Amino acid sequence: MRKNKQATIIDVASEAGVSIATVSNVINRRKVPMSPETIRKVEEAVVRLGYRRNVMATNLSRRRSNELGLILPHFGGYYGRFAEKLEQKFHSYGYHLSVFSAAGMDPEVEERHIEHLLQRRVDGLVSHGLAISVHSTQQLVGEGTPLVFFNGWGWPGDITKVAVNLDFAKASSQAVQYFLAHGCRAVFYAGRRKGMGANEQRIEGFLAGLGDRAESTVHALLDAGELGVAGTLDEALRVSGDLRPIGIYTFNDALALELIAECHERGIRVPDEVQIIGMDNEHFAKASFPSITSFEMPVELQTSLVAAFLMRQMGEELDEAGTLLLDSYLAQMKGHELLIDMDMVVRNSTQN
Amino acid sequence: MRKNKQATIIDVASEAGVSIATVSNVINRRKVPMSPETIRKVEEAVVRLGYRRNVMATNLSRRRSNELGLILPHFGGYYGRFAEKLEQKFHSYGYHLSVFSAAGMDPEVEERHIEHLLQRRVDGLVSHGLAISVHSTQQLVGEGTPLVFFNGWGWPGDITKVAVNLDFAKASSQAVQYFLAHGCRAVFYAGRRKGMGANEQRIEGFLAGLGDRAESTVHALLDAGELGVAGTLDEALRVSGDLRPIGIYTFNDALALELIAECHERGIRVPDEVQIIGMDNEHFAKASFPSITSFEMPVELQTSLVAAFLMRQMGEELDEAGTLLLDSYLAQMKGHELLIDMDMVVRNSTQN
DNA sequence: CTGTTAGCGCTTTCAC
DNA sequence: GTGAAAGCGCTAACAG
Repeated sequence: MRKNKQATIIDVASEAGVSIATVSNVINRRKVPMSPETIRKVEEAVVRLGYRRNVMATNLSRRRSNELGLILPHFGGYYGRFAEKLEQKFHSYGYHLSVFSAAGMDPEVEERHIEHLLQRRVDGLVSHGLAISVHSTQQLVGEGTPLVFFNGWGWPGDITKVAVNLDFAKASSQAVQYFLAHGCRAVFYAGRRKGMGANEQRIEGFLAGLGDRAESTVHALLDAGELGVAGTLDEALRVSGDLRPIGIYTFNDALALELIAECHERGIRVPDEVQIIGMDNEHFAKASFPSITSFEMPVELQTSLVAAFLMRQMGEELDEAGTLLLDSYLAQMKGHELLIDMDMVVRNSTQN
Repeated sequence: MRKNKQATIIDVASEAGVSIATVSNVINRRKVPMSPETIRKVEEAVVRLGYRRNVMATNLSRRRSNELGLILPHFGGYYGRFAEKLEQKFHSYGYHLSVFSAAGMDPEVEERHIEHLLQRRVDGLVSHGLAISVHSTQQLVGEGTPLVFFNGWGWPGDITKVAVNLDFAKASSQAVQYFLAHGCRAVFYAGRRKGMGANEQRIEGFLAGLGDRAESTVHALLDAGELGVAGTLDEALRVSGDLRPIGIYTFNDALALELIAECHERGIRVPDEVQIIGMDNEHFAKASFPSITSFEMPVELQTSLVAAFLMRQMGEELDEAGTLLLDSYLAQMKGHELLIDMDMVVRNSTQN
């Protein structure tokens, strides 16, 4: 072992009195037959020298990076949890995960990340449906990089194999129906246009939830981004006249919290006059006053599915749990989109 | 270019009609003189072939991974933002960042991550002060891996070069003094023992903030982890008798929010009867009702400092901004700990 | 200015 | 069972 440097496989080989090929064999627990004696000698040498295999050399030699990439809109809230879970899943499949933030969808930043990932020769990629451009996607797919989206809608099937999406539409339907079933005489959706795909899904579901009561029920779609929180509440109150209570379904818990604060400010009682349902089930949803009825993000399930799909696309052997999971969900795919149900968590911002 | 494979430097060389050394030279913009003609030929070949340098080979050859590691308690809130910013900073220095979550300080998980980072031959590491064990730290330092902590207190100087810490103690002092200056007749700190180092800093500052009024002012340290939110409020109310208003300084905004909800529940007015100051300035602090007075986390500054310190420790040339930053802060280090001031954001959970 | 060549540390045939 | 040797793709002296 050269001074002051990490021991290499060569050092281990000479220390153990065997060839480097043999060392490699025992380290990788290859299926080739080896005498227990040799194994012992090598393992001892490894410990004695504090040998640690060099991942760069291994990967270069194997011609695969054993690395996967994840591109997120940012690292906050749900996305952070998503990254954390996914990292764990991939690790259990033997892969390293590199996470990037698209930094507010800046196309230049995104471009840079893709290039970087390609240079690292990532074996696969998962991206939020809105975090990368069509151009980048085509490039990736063209290079043959396995890719799975999560929360991506409207990707043409020819460039996308699979998107694992939360079923915001269904959740939204459920929210409306909950309002209707609990006395709301007017219902609203307070969205954020910048939510884009996710926003559209919610609108679609909101409308679907009204169903044949759409005609007879006062309702409206509000853009909180444009109107502001106060403006959104104003508008909902104006449109509903003296119909009470009203139900407001919001893009996410953050907006729900702001609306509730606005109600407090004006002395409007929640949920007596205004009922509110949020989305994301953030930590504060439970702790605010009143606590916020919301939808839980099934991060565990979603990351499991994302991982399983990517592994399959990469031709990796799935463990039993993964196979079962995949099989059970493969059935309910709509085209290349897979939808995951979300559970509503009823709290005190709605009547119950 | 071999079929179906990424072009290599050899392909580019033959395409451009030069040697691979020359290609390497122009790609790396080395300082060796090269004819413009050669450069052009190579660059054209690169484009034509869609050549992309293989990071694994580059790093193996250079004997450095160009990769840095970050170990966090988890990916939520402040930590997520921290990771995102730090990634950007390091990227601008030409380094890749791999982020890991210690997953609730599980020593086994931590061990695994360290081992993994070492196998990847990371050029340096930054870790939250509580996310890695003394043992791991010694190991890393022993191997000669540059290491900088953030929010780490009480690390012996011989194994730690530098810790870039938020000055929770000073902020806590400030919180108490604010309470005292705004009519509070009893003050409390509601902490979380599991916050450990960060918790101790707050306690220290809280006490210091009382100063010579400690004797004459009713105060107490409460452990919300043990008492629960309701219990914490009970205790504060009990201890303060009919002194009003009281001030409660909380470990973080999440706890502040819970306390506020508890007050609402009981019809206790905030801030008239109970004033509250949180910590972290989470998004919801602004949106809750009443909005929460809190301390802003200077993530931008902290990550800049962390990056600058690590770069210096790695013998990397700092840019001008980095040098200036370092110089200005080097002066105010206490031993190997550097303290960053935090700004209080006054909102409606306190009198003003 | 450009090319030759010896590695970087490990994997993987293919003989022995 | 074990080892010799040919790479993996690139960098960095060192010649020329």
